[in-house]
Amino acid sequence: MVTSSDNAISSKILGIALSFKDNENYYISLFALSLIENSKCLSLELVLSKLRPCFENQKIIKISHNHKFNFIVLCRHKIEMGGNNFDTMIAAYLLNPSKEGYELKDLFWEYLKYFKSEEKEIKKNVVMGISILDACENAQKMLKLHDILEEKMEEKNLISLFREIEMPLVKVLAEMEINGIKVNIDFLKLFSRQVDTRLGELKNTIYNLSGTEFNINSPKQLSVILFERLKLPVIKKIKTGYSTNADVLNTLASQHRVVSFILEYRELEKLKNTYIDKLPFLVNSKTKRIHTSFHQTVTSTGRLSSSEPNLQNIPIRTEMGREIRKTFIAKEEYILLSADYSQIELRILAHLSRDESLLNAFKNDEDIHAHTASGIFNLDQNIISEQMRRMAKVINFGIIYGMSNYGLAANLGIGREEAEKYIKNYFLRYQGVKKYIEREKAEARKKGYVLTLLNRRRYLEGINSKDKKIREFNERVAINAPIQGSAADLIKLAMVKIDRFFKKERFKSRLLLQIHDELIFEAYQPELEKAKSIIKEIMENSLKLSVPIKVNLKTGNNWAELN
DNA sequence: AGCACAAGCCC
DNA sequence: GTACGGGCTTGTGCTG
Repeated sequence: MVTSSDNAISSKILGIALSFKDNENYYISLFALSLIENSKCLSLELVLSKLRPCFENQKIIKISHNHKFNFIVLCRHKIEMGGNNFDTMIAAYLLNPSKEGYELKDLFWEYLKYFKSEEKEIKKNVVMGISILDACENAQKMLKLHDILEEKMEEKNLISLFREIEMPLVKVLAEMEINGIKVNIDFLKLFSRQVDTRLGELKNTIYNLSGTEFNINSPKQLSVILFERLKLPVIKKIKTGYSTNADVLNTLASQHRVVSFILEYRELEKLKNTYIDKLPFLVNSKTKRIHTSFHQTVTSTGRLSSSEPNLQNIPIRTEMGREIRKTFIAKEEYILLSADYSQIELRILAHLSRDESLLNAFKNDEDIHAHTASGIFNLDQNIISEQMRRMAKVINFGIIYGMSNYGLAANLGIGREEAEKYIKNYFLRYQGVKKYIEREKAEARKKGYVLTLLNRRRYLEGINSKDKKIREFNERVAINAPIQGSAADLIKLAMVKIDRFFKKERFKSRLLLQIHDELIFEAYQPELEKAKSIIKEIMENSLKLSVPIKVNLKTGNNWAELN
């Protein structure tokens, strides 16, 4: 969301927009729908009302550097922005998604070669107020930038990804942010007190067992206690000394009673500071809901990210963590509905690699981890133990991430030779995957980039680096980016289509969250059955893969019930 | 105040 | 000598 506080942002904003006629096309450059506090000459309402016909006109191309922001502001003023939109930030992102940021002044520099000294002026003007002359100049730069970005996207076959997915998605994300999700604050407050009590107990226990008081939150002080005072063995060294992370503590747990209390303390501190005590402050007092921000130009793979708060990392792994999910609820007459892709990245791997064994496993709807286990342990699938299946699961994920035998050994707590053997067996079973990995790496070396199913690009500057560490990192990315990125393509496309369906049917049900391979809706009870079937249908069929795509649906009155 | 770092939450 | 892809937020401890 644009603002987490209740300050009426509208009163601080002036919109300045200029339109041009050019070869039968109308352009409107929304350059300064941003903060201009000092200006006294115009009111936002007046400007917007004059511009309403432009915003709504389908023929006019609306160019701006942050369309999501514009959608949100215009939504407050009950103005619908029609199609034919061009977001320069998103265009620049598609051209190279690995950049640190996409500030307009940097794009002016990169694509228009305006001198940096001029860019300072632009920034100053936006903050201090903007003259008509400056606005004209900036609007012209925007038009020029638009032309160049569009041309470059054409060269790289990015137009359909841009027009059919990323631009329509902007409005979907804006509406998700505006929707927000309802929370039960009383529940959190109660929970906070319980956690506090337990944390107090743990603190005392830890001090007693250590024989001294210290700041448990300080890894530095903790490592003095563990490795000097208690003389526990060092498991792992880090830049600044000895590691005290959860892996290390789990290894040390059998050696001293204090360790497991520290682990529990850490878990509760994390939950309390990051979620339990934080979420109440992020509830909007008008809507009584939490409005996250979704970012469309952050990740280098095409995924979304979420912040303030991040609603893509709400705990699920531990029992205590899952409690936090109970705080997210549906409003009256509605129910939460989740739709998650089953093993989507492995299915995409099957599709991209065309590996016969992997394809068949999915076509036959087999338990994929058990299937892999039967390959790496050379055993019949129906005698695979839970332990073997767990190990196979680590390998299945490891392959997607480009894991080495060293990493696998560390993760499974086994020897290098054993890990090596499993990997060898894996590629014996899945020979097509082996070839696929080599194909992607070769492609990256030759072209300097890799592609997803829908042509999303990821450049790999270091793929031919002399530095082994850099080169190998780039190779892992070359394997992972097409898989992770294609999954992102798929769910984004599904989101756009689902939104279109909801609009067409005038549904009251709303999309609230996206968590990479999962969508969470607030479904209007009378629409539930229809929503469920259409969501499943769209998600499973937006892209045609050579394996079936499977989506699981769940409903509940709170998020914890969606598991 | 701003930074790097370690840590830990998610897919 | 060797660390698995992609994110965000927290607290500590140092520097300015």
